[in-house]
Amino acid sequence: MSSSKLLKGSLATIVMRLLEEQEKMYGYEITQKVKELTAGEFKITEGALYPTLHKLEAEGFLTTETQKVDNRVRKYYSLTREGNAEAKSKVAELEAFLVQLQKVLNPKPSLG
Amino acid sequence: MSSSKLLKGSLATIVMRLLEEQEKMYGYEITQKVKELTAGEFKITEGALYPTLHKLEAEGFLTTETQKVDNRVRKYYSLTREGNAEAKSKVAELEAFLVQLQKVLNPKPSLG
DNA sequence: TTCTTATGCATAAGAAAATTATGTATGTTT
DNA sequence: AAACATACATAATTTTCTTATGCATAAGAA
Repeated sequence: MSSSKLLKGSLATIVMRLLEEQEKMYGYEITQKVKELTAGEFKITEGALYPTLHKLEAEGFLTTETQKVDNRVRKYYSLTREGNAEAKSKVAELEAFLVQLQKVLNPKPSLG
Repeated sequence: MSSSKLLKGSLATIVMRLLEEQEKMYGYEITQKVKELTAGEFKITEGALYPTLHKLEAEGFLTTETQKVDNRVRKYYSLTREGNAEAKSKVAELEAFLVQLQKVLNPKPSLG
């Protein structure tokens, strides 16, 4: 992600969240989708994305199938059943984290 | 931070945000304040905090003064003038980041 | 009175997760 | 022909944590 070094550790969650929305996606497509959703603010680098995808696959959360389109190979990723559960879990964890973070960034002024 | 490995990269921002609210704080106090604000959800470890404080000081964003209280030394940190500007900048950057992150986590369903 | 917990600082080794650089290959646009 | 886009992948390095360790004082529990 180029938008600074923020949120290291959330890339896997982002990927799985996108795969909840869309049955199957390939790596390059993911980078473009994130770029599109954030109006160019997040730029996922391949050096971060591919190792993440490989790890999630190794953990059994994603499966792959390759397709050849216009003579170029695309490797499509989909959530497995466990991946689906993990996606919900990771997203919930991230959202809970964001709630707490807001409390630190915008603490309620003490009453009285 | 113990609440998982999320949000690496935001600790410096959190520290500076707290110092915007409170003139001067010492390390241990910062860990307790964050714990308090997040109802125990974030636990900042010393191994993360002290190097961060030292780095911010080296960069000229924080100054220190030590005080002895009950025979124990406290090292108080305060924002410098540049630190004040940097704090605003870092917080704004993090908040902008969170806005974009929300767009990825909760994309608006396509119309039509 | 001894052990544990709390307060308070600090550093070092290791792990996790990025960035940056590089490599291969094809297709499209200038 | 050169540049840019599509599409994958890996390696070296950097950043930023976690975990472990160390020192020291104070307070509370056993």
